[in-house]
Order: sequence, then C-alpha cells, then structure tokens
Amino acid sequence: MSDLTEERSGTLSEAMERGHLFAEACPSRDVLKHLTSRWGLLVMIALLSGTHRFSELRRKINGVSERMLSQSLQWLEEDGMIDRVSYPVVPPHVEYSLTPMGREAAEKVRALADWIEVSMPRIDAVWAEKRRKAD
Amino acid sequence: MSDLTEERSGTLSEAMERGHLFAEACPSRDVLKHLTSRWGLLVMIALLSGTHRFSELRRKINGVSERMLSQSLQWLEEDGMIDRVSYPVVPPHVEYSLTPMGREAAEKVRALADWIEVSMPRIDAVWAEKRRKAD
DNA sequence: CTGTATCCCCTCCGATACTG
DNA sequence: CAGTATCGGAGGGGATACAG
Repeated sequence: MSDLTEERSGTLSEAMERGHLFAEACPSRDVLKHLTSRWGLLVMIALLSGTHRFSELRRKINGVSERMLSQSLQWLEEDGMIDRVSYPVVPPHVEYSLTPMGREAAEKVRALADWIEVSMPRIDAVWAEKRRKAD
Repeated sequence: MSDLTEERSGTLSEAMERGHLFAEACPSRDVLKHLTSRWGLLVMIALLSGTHRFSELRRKINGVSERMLSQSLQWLEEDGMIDRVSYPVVPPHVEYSLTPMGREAAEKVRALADWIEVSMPRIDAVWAEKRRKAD
C-alpha cells in the first residue's frame, strides 16, 4: 500500500462501488463535466478573481464564442456554482460571480489547472524522450 | 493545499494571457482533456490505490468498454502519467501503474472528484429549490 | 488475457446570423 | 451589451467482432 491519505481518509474514491462517479447515469457526472469542460474550467478560474460581466469574461477567456460562454455559464448556474445578477437597464448589465460552493469547486479546478501549467515542461520532456526513442 | 498558492503565488491562473490553458491550440489542453475525460479520470483514481491489470481496471471501473479503457490508458501513458509493463507470457499479463508525475495529477483529480461526491447533496438541494420555484 | 478494427451515433463546439 | 437560433464538422464514445 501507499500513504496514509488512502487508508485514513480515502474512503471516498476508494469505495468505488459506492461513489456516484462510478455509477453510470449519475448527475455528479454532469457536474464534473461542466466544471472540467473546455470553457467551464476557464470560467470558474476567471471568476475566482471576482465578479465579471459577460463581455469581460469574453475578453478574458481568449477564443470563447458567445454561444459557448453563454452555455457554460448556464450549466454552472444550474449546478449552483455561479450567481447571475441581471440589472434591468439599457444597455443590459449582467454580473456573474461564484457562489460559496462554486468557489470551493473553482479552487479544486484551479489546483488541477495550475499543476498542469507548472508540469508542462516535464510532460514535454516525456514527449521529447519518446520521439527520440522512436528514431 | 488551500495554502499560499492563491495569495502569494497566484500569478498562474491570474495571469491568463500567459497561461498555456488560455491559449487556443496548446498541448496542455490535451493533457487536461485526457485527465478529465469520462474514463481517464476514473483510471487515474483507480490507480491511486496501486498497480492494476487491464482486466482489474475493467472490473473496477464499471461500465467502461475495452475500447475506451485501452484508449484512455494509451493517452495517459503518452502523457507520462501511467507506466505500462507487459510481461511476455501466455496468457498476456500487463500491469498499469502511476508514474510519480501521474500520482501528483491523480491526487488533484481525486480532490476534485471527492469534492463533488461530498457536495452532491448541496447541489441536489439547489436543483430541488429551482424545481420548487418553477412550480 | 489484452487488446484492435470497424461501424455509427451523439454531443460538443465553432461560425454565422439575428434579437431585445 | 447580452444574449438566442440554426447549421454543420469533428471526434468522443458505445457495440460488436476479430486477433495475438
């Protein structure tokens, strides 16, 4: 066996039979999907720095289309991760922010994203090594 | 976790312009995709408890097809997350385990998955409340 | 036991155009 | 400014059959 993490408190992932994620048609799959989706992940991380308007998110998240930004925001709002506040003015003014629960999720998501960022050099090295062997 | 990463050195996710994940066509997107894919995530979590054979993973991860398990394992192996050791015997015997780097990634992934598991009751409550209002 | 090969559906996601 | 509607491509992923 390995470290304590599993034996002491790792009853969640360890007990796969009981975990929702290992069940086939489970709503937790959808939540995970929204959080880790192409744009959902970036939305969550972006909102960690505070409330944003739609257009602010659009500018900040380079490459996202209006369609997908809107879609991602709706998913995450339905999951209770994001608060959407619309001010009935002209022109429209809508603000998005993380709920307390959303902030917790966003921090987990960011931990994963940050790990990948800092680990990319190592991963690149793996790829380079494989290419070298392939020759 | 949850420590200094945010306030002190939170320049990673904060500096979106510079982060790989915010670039459009970046290999780090692929790594993230593999780690959070439907089955890749479950493979990583399963391997946290130690080395597994192909058929062991297949049994443990309920619902995965041979095709997708094989595919997911190959992706993660190419990314340097998984070690594949094949013993040339009859019948074939292949063992999969996490690399040191893979273990780091798996722990981040598990942290997110576990958070979702324990938070599902809260998320369900959100959905229930929305349905109540919809009436 | 450990996979590959083939077929095919389905959903994500981008592009474009339109609305309040 | 903040979206929605529609079309269409690409690829993830399942079912089945086959192979080493």
